[in-house]
Amino acid sequence: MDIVTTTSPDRPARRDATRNRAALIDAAMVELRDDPDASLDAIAARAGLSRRAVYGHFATREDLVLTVVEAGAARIAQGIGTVDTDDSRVAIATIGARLWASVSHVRVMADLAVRGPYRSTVAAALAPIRRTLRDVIEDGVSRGQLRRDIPPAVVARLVEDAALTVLGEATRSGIDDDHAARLVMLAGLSGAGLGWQEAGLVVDETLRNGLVNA
Amino acid sequence: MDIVTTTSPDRPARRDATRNRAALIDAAMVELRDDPDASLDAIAARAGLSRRAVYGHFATREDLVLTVVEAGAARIAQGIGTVDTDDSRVAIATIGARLWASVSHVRVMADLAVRGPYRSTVAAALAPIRRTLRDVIEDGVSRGQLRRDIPPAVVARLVEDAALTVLGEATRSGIDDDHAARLVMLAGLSGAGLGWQEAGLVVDETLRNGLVNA
DNA sequence: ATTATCTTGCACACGACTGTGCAAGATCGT
DNA sequence: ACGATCTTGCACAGTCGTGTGCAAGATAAT
Repeated sequence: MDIVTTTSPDRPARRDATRNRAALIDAAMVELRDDPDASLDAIAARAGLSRRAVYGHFATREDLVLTVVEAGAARIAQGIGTVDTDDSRVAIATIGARLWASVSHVRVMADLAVRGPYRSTVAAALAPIRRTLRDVIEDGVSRGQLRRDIPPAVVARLVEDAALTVLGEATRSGIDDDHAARLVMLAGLSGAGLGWQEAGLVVDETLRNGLVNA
Repeated sequence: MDIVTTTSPDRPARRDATRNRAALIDAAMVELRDDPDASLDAIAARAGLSRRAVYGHFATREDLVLTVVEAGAARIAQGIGTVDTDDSRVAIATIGARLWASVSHVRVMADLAVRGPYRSTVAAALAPIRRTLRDVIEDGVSRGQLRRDIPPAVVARLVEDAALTVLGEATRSGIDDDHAARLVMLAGLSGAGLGWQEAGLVVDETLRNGLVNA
């Protein structure tokens, strides 16, 4: 009946317990993506557990969602890592490609960020990632590589949303990974103000340099 | 206690009744934009009425929401009207500018389209508008005016989402109408694959031709 | 001023969800 | 095989939302 803490239990947790905990977080991701107000019943059922068992791992429903959000943000941030280039356009393309590698996590966060009582929580968790993107863009503007007609903050949003839109379309249509990653890169660069031909060149260069899998 | 029908009451409705009905729809728009699951209590309160009074105008909560959705879609479609030009880029810019004129309605619909049990309903109501945009884009692609690197259907989504993103940012920051309309046009054209300089030229041309207020 | 038309306030039934207690059963660790 | 650790199932309290009935009050129309 004790809550299995995520940090350091007094005594090591049982193996099935940790497995079930992970299954719950996983199930919550899937379920919350469809419906941010999904019931604990639905989440527990998907994890193959009873609703009652959830309270053995998380104090409240909010506690579970918070865990999902933080885990998701962490995995996205880790998936992006650091981008080592002077060309902000290449950086944007690289981030886009790496984003595709974390699609499932990204989409959950994106949906949760829009609505529900967790908007602010999710926004806070995503703040570091957004800061990275914004830094890249501001840098690109000051170097004359990116558009000057729209404020950098708004450009950051445009890049973000364009990538998310394509992320959604790509998962929906089920195209292959290479094609999807390319689409995400192209969309992000469009938001950044590049014409589609130029964006294509940047994507090619990015792929050639092997920065994506750094 | 009878429900005031929107089409043709047996006998004309009382003046305050129709006013209250409009107030309810208005309040629902505002409230649903913040929270698609807003309670009838919250909506009625904003309209200056009691929850019980709502049932004098709408049979169920769903009936009210449906009315809001259809009214919103109709006003947006009417706001866009028809665009008379052979240049699909100018057409996109024009639509963007006119979209700004219907911001409040557009944003409600956009938020409702994302989540909640009304996704499909809203999608159906918006279908004609989306078809217009898609036709413009497919036409533009076949004339060599628009990008060929991304499927037209996805491009349509990109244009739509870019415009909505800027619509949100513009309302949030409260800039003036001319500036906002320009941003919306630029964002839409970016999604369509234009570079930001070229997009600027198209916007200037569109404004010069006076197509926006046709 | 009188009638028909709303609106209100309260009552209630109903459903969906959260969070908790407890006993019995299943599973793991050793 | 034994004890500690999960999990289950059920019962229950509490909250919040919808939809309805009804009597009393407010407002508009003529």
